[in-house]
Amino acid sequence: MSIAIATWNINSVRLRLPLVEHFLETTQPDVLCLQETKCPDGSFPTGAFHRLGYDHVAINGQKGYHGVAIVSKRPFTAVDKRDFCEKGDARHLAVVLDTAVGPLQLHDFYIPAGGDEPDPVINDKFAHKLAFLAELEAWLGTTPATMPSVVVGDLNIAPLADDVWSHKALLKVVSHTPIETAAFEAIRRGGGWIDVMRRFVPEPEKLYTWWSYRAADWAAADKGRRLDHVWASPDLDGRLIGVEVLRAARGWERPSDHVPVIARFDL
DNA sequence: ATGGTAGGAAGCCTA
Repeated sequence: MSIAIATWNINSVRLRLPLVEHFLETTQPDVLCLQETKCPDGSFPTGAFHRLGYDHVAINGQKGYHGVAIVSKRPFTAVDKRDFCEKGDARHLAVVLDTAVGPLQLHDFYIPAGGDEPDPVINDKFAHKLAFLAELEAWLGTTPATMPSVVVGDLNIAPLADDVWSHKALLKVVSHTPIETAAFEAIRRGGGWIDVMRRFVPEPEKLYTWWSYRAADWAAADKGRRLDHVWASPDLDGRLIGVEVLRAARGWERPSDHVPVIARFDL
């Protein structure tokens, strides 16, 4: 028995609902975790997901900004939302899924992007990003998870040199600064989390999930970053089947600037 | 070295 878990920053779930439907029809993941739904809970297109067989829908949305959602063919037994930094931002959602080997905790994150200036003294958004990471470290980065767990989402950090098109050019660019990448790896290692994407696509192969809208030809320039991630708790080490990055989705009509990542587990 | 695009909301913010 295998379970496929997908993550996708959709940049407005209502505007891109046809793309989401196409993705679900063609890829058929068991679970899809969305970020940047930009949709209040009352306006979330729950019915469209039900019609595609995703009967179980958990949402943590807000008006205009951020927003995360988890849609699933399999039932949840618990839903949790954590208000990081007590700002009222909709940036986290967790569910517990039933699997063949028992409950699996699944976290969906949308970590703050952090603005343009990588200095927390003059840039409140970067200070917020660092505070979010500190809170995340205290929560998920100190001891291994108490049940088999998966963390996915737009973590807005490209931690490794080959997670960006140019390590040197991006060292002072928010998402790849040493303070962010060090915090990211400290959290991951502290919790014993496996970087599932890099298990299957090790460095030095380049691996991206995001390409800026501000490029005349995103594919030709290929100046991508790996901002979207899949982590697994150490007890899932023997149950990792594979990972797919759906690069083609960046070329779809009116695309998100992020593409779906699908991870498969023997569960 | 700069500025480029996109979405939502409502006449700017975030990314």
